[in-house]
Amino acid sequence: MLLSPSQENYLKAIYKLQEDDGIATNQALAAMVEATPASVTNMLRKLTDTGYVEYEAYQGATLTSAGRNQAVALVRKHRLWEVFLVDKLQYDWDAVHALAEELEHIGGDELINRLDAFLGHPGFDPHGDPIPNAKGVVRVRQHAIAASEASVGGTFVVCGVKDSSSLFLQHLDKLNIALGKAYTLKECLEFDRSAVWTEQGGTCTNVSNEVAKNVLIQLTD
Amino acid sequence: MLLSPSQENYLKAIYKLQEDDGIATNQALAAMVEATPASVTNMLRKLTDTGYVEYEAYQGATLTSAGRNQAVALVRKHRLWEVFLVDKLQYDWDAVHALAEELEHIGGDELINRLDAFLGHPGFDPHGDPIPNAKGVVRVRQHAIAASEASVGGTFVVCGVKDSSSLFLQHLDKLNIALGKAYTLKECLEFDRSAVWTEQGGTCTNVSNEVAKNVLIQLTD
DNA sequence: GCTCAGTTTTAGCTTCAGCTAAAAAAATTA
DNA sequence: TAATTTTTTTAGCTGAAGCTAAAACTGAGC
Repeated sequence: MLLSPSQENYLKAIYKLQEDDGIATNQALAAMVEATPASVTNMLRKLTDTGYVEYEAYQGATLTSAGRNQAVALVRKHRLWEVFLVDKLQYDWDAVHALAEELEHIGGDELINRLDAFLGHPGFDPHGDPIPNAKGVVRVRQHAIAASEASVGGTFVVCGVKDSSSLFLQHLDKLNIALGKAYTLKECLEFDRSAVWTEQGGTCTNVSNEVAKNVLIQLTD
Repeated sequence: MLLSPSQENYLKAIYKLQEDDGIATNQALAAMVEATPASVTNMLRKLTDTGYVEYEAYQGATLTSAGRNQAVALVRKHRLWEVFLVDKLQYDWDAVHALAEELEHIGGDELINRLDAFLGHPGFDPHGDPIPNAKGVVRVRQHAIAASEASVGGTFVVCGVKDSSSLFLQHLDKLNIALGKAYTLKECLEFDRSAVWTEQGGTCTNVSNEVAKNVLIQLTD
C-alpha cells in the first residue's frame, strides 16, 4: 500500500510519541502534525484500514510492525537528507529540518540507499541522532545522558541534543557549544542551577539548567 | 503567490509546448500532465486568476512573464537534480527523470543555488540540455542539429538528445552512443536511410534514421 | 454557407485532507 | 458518587484536483 506524504507524517508522529511518551494520544498527534484532533481521528481510521496502525476509539494509536517499518524508514530518510544538507550543501544545523521534512517523502529505497552510500554510511545526523540502517535497525546511542545530570569535576563530550528547534540550536551556536566538543563541569551554581563548563583550552561557558537539560553528553573516563 | 506541485507541472508543460510547438492546446496539455482536457480547463482558469497564465476560452494558454519565470526555475531545478543523481549518486541517465520530477518541487532558491554550487555550476544536464542560471537565463545550445542532418564524410560530436525517454536512452546505451563522443558519418544507406558512424578508434555503429533524428550533434570542422 | 468531426467547456460528481461545532466518553475534582 | 472539565468522536462543510457525460464551439471539407 502506498502512503501519501500526509499519511507518512502521521506514522512518523505516532512513532515519535510512542518512543518518547509510550502512548500516542489524539491531542499530542494533532499538535505534532499541525491539525485538529478531529482530523486526526479521521486519519487514524484510514491508517487502521490500511494496516499500519492499531486504533480503538478513545484508546490512542499504536503502530503495527508494517507501520513501524515505514516510520523508521522515514526517520532514516530524514536524517540522511539532513547529513547531505549540512555536509554537502553547507547548511547550518539549525536550518535543515524543514527541508528534510520535504525531501523524506521523495523516492524509495533505491534513492536513499544511494544517498547513504554517497554520504559514506553516516551513523549520526547533524544533531547527533542515530541514523537507522537499510534494514531498519536503529543503533542506540550508548551512555548518553543529559548534561544536567553530570557531576562537578566530571569530563564529557557533547554528543547530541534533545531539542532540535532552530531557536535552541542557534542558542548553542552563540554559546559556542557543538557536537564533539569536550568539557569539564567546573561548578554548579546553587542559585539558578546554572553550570560552568570549561573547554580544554580553558575557555569558560556559563550554561543554564534549561540548556543543560537539552544537551546530551557522554562521560569520558 | 505559492504554487502547488500540480500547478507547477502545468506551468512547465505550457512552457515546453510553447517552446516546441509555439502553442499550448488544451489537449496537448492534458496529455503532458496526464489529466483530462476538462481538468486542464479548470486549472488554466486558476492559473489565470493567479496571474501566471493568459488564457481565453478555446484559444489555448500562454505564460505571463511571471509564469515563464516559474517555469524556467523549475527546468533549472529539474536539470540540476538530474546532474546530482547521475554525477553523485551514479544513476544511469535513463533513470533520473521521474526522481527529478519529484525533487524539483522541493524547497526554494536557497536550496537550488546551494545545489548548483555543490555541483560546480554545471552548464548541461545528463541529456545535454542546458541548465538555466540563477537569473533564469537559458544558454542556447550553439550549432546543434539533428544527426540525421549531417552529410557523408562529416565529423561531429554528440551533444544531446531530443527524446529523453528511458526506452530511447537505453537504446543509445546499447549502441554505445554517449554524450561527448566523436564520430565520422561514413555512409548513408539509401534503402532505409540508416547511417554508418565510425568512432576515432575505427568502431562502426549502424544508426537508424529514427535514432539519428533524435540525437543532437555539433559538427567539428 | 452548411455539415460534421474534433476540441473545449460546462455541470455535476468523487476523493483526500483538512476544518468547525456539537455530542459523547473519559478523567478529574469536589 | 456527582459534577465538571477535558478529550475524543461525530456530523456536516470546504477546497484542491481530478473525473465523466453532455453541451457548445471551431474549423475543414463539400
